[in-house]
Amino acid sequence: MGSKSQVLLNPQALLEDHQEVTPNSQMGFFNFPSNLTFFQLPSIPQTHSPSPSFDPPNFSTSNNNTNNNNNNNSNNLSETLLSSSILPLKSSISYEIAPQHLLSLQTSTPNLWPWGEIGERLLMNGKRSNNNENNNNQLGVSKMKMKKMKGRRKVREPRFSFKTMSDVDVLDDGYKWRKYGQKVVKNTQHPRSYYRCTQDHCRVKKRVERLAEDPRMVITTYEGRHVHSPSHDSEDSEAQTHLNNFFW
DNA sequence: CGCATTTGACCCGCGC
DNA sequence: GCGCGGGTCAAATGCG
Repeated sequence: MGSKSQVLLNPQALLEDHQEVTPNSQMGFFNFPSNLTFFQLPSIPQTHSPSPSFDPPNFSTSNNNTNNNNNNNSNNLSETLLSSSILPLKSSISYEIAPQHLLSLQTSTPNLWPWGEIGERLLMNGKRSNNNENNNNQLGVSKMKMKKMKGRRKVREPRFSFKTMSDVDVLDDGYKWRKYGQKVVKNTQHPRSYYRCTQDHCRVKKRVERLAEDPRMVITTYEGRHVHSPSHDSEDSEAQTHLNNFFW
């Protein structure tokens, strides 16, 4: 633990062009304590934007392999687009993170998706085939899927992702996760792991993968909002409740 | 023994 | 229509 510091930022800035942020630099609302790298995000037509809500993680990055090669590869990073349903963002988030670990971050607001888990490709292509009502075609759907679909539509939870430099894949964010899948994605030698929050009725998911260009980097993507507080047994509980006061 | 992880199968949308 | 790629399921396996 040790060197945590609070990051206060307005995700709207994430929609702007790639920008390098140096330690302690300030830009409007922002006050970054560390090197952050933001990315040009794909513009996606917005059809539905409820109020954003998601839980930024509260990291106590366990291993402190914080070698000093923090920013010597920020050029490569700038070319990487992380997955996220990028939409206009209005709110600020604040959370606590070990600054030497956070290298980039993206956020998104929630939007409506058919339950069928439209892939990232839609998002990445900026195409939104949003025939909102007719995705309940239950033809040829297995029992498995039927159970999931149940005629309702899924609200695509807000997501955000960020990169950290770490040799552990799963950062300790205070929540308990159960792995439910692993997949080797194209053009990467490292598998992507899928985790779900173990808490009942909490449907937050998280994806962890290593950056192809730099395996030292871990890309973590959160989706959804926890309906409970972290199950951390640590002394962080006070800080966490205080940090849960976000500005939405 | 109970729970977590692994891993191949399956589903679904997209592009060709 | 088919193959591909990503996400999820669930039986099998591992582990404390």
